[in-house]
Amino acid sequence: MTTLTPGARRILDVASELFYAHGIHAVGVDTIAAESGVTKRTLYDRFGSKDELVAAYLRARDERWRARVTAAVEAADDPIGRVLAPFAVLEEWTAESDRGCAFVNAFAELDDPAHPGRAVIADEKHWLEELFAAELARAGIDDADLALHLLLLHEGALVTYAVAERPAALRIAREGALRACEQKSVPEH
Amino acid sequence: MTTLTPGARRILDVASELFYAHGIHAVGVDTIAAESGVTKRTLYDRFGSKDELVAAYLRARDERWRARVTAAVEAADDPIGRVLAPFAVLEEWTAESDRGCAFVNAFAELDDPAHPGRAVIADEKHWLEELFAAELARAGIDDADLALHLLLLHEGALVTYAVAERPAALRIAREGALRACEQKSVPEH
DNA sequence: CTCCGACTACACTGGTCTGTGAAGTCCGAC
DNA sequence: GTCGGACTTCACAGACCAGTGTAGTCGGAG
Repeated sequence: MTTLTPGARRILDVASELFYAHGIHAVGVDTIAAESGVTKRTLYDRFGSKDELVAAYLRARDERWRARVTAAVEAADDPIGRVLAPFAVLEEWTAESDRGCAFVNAFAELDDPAHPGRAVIADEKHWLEELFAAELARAGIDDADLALHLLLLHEGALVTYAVAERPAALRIAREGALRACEQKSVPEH
Repeated sequence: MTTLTPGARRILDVASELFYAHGIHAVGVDTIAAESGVTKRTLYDRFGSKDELVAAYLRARDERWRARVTAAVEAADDPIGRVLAPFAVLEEWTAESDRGCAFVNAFAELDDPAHPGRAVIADEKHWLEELFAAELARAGIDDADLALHLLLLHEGALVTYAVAERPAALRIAREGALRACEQKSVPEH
């Protein structure tokens, strides 16, 4: 990734925290600049516009999250453990936060499909579906729909956990994902 | 429901459309008043504050959606059809809109748990889970976790459809829900 | 010694935000 | 015929919005 100047790094860190905690439209650039110990001039010199800062926020978050998921996949012992690793990450991650999925939340605020952040959001979901597909193939499970089914359980768990305040959603999703994999790996008829 | 004055009715209709299409923070009360052919004075006389208008928007939307789901449940022929009716509504509904779930979107923007809209949001999800539970019981399926599992598939399909732009998510969710019900209604071991 | 890039300081534009105050019109019910 | 509720008009407050212009500081690399 492109190396950031110290000021830009701080701006991005502060923006990430505030955008996630309060929403994108609810946080002004003045606040971000002040909180970063930087002038607004610097913010605009580094990022060009608020929209681009938002896109940079989403890219940075996506990068961190992919690294975490990838590490969990690699750390798993068996092929099924690898497939289900994102669900384990989800359970760790929800313990730290109750504001839901940053990408879903950003989608809610970015109504213009041409906004530079929208591509990052869609990519994040597609990457996870492809990761499921790749790990299912590796586990010898061949089902064209299963990767999407797992994505759906994952996203459903995240939104249900946060929005409906149902912590049990995480367990149900993991168990459901495991059952779906077992069903496909050992067909009975 | 409380009867609204003609002005209030128009304000609520306009607010519903604009809040859903562009987000809550992105739409100002001036715009809503102007678009409703009403003065801002009237808006504040009827709703008291923007936060209360937001809550009224969510309540109205919740009411319409429950009516639609309830009608679909009642129209279904068999017990399993009743359980899966919300998935049929989802497929109809997504054909009309690509901005995702209004309640999830509102959650993204309402960071204060004490906001009057937050209770409406959580209730909407709980109501659906309870509907699933009631219809599962009626179908003679006894599984403590299945209602939540179905909620999860439902929410996952909605977010995946909109955010990831994966229309197939709707079919996968319906099929997954059906399979989960069959598995529980006819246990093999 | 000079140039460049990171950054500061700060005023300023033009617009939008939620919310209020005061005065007045119109209409139907009692 | 008067009273109340729905609604209008419009000015106003005070904060906040994204974004720019100008001028200048500082340190390191060539």
